[in-house]
Amino acid sequence: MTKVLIVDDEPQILRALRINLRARGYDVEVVPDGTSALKAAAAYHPDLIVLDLGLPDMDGVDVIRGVRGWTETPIIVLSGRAGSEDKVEALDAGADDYVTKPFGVDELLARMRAVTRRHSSVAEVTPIVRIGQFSVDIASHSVHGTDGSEVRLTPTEWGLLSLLVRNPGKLVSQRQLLREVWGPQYQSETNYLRQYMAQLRRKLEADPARPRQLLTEPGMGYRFLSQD
Amino acid sequence: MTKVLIVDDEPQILRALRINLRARGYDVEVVPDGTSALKAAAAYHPDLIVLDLGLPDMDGVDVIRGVRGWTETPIIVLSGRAGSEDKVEALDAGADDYVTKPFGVDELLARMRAVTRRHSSVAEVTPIVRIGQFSVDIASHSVHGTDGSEVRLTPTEWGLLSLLVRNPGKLVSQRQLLREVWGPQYQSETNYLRQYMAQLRRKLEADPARPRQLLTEPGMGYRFLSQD
DNA sequence: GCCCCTCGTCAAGATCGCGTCAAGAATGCC
DNA sequence: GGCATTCTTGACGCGATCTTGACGAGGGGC
Repeated sequence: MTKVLIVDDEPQILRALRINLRARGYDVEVVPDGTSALKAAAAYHPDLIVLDLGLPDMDGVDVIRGVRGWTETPIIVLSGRAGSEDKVEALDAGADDYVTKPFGVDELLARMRAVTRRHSSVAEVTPIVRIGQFSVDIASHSVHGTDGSEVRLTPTEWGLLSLLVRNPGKLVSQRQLLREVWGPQYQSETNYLRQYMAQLRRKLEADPARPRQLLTEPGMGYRFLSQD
Repeated sequence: MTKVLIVDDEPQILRALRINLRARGYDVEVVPDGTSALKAAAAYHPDLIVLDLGLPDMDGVDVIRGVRGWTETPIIVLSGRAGSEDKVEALDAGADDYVTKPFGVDELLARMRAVTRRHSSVAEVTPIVRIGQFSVDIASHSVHGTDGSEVRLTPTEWGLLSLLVRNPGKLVSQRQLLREVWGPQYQSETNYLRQYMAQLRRKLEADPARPRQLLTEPGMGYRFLSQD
């Protein structure tokens, strides 16, 4: 049974989530603030954490950092503000995905499934992933088509693709992509991302204009969706 | 032939080991202190290191750390002290096995066989590969043409080729090639790679200007592609 | 409904990395 | 000591890659 830790200070949200998730077969634990969230994460070892950024006692981003200090447990962030600044910050701190309030329970459930699937599949090395009709072999740094043809990627293209593929299902922020592929001083050169994501889609996606696996999350970042 | 580097400051032990190991068919190099051990490890690329912990110039454990910084070459530690404290420390630093002085040569030889077997069983699956019209025998260090002619490779050429061949289909980064063939301080001398890859292609590829098996991955490294 | 921001796309120029040639320095062999 | 082999180092042209700028389309906020 999947264990979920919910961190939120609004009683009605807690109540709604607890009922809905229990009905779906989740094992649910709820806490109202950051301090008890960190404690509960350590004591309860949840498989997934749903975290509201607006907590009474501490900044939600610091809760993420505290959890990430010792575990990779997936974290889905809830945010009341539609403004993207804090959400980007949360993703950079290590959150896996985010949902803006007000949200439909179905949406949250879908993201929970996506994120837990990603986490369980990471354990099994995932040396080869499929994009469209191509297989990407992370270990040997090569991409082959089903017909045996070979796709050549430049170093930058490869850096970008491998970062996304190593985090399947996770929304990776623009900042993190730029930081890890180009370096810390390039964190605002979003045009690089547009340029190279377009190149990757041209080389890998069946219909580059309508990407199915190399997805854009407007204002946030990019996401690789594994097909299965 | 297995190359062994022996690090010890006692002349009689050095002498005994050199004679015994040479008689058993090992290629033996000896050095008397930690500084020259690190140098020799980089220059000589032994298949195995036998290291006395009591050295005149530096702590033996630091020698282990120095070697482990850039290679997985197996290390067997010799120590006069039977106490387990330094033994644990040495193993933690990356030593593979441990022999307490005084020891029988037979015991050391047994441990050497065990350790090299464990280490080589990983890669020693492809003893003979074909490049163009030549067959490369990794085990016996020789290259023959289909017509029986023999191709001579220099030590450096051989080091480069064997590293690539032991990773068939995999991209080997420039840094790794430089580190394992020339040593850790050469990691940015990419012109060496250009030089020697050209020489290998001249000697082995049918059309050196259009290599089919010794491939360049621009900006990243080189790759050996086995033919079939 | 209008405006602004972000994304996808295209097209250039600048830069980098590779292959190649060549020559001096080190090393080992006779 | 002399010779041959091997290793090191430098330079150069060319092509691929990266960088940079500009423009239209679409979506969300006001």
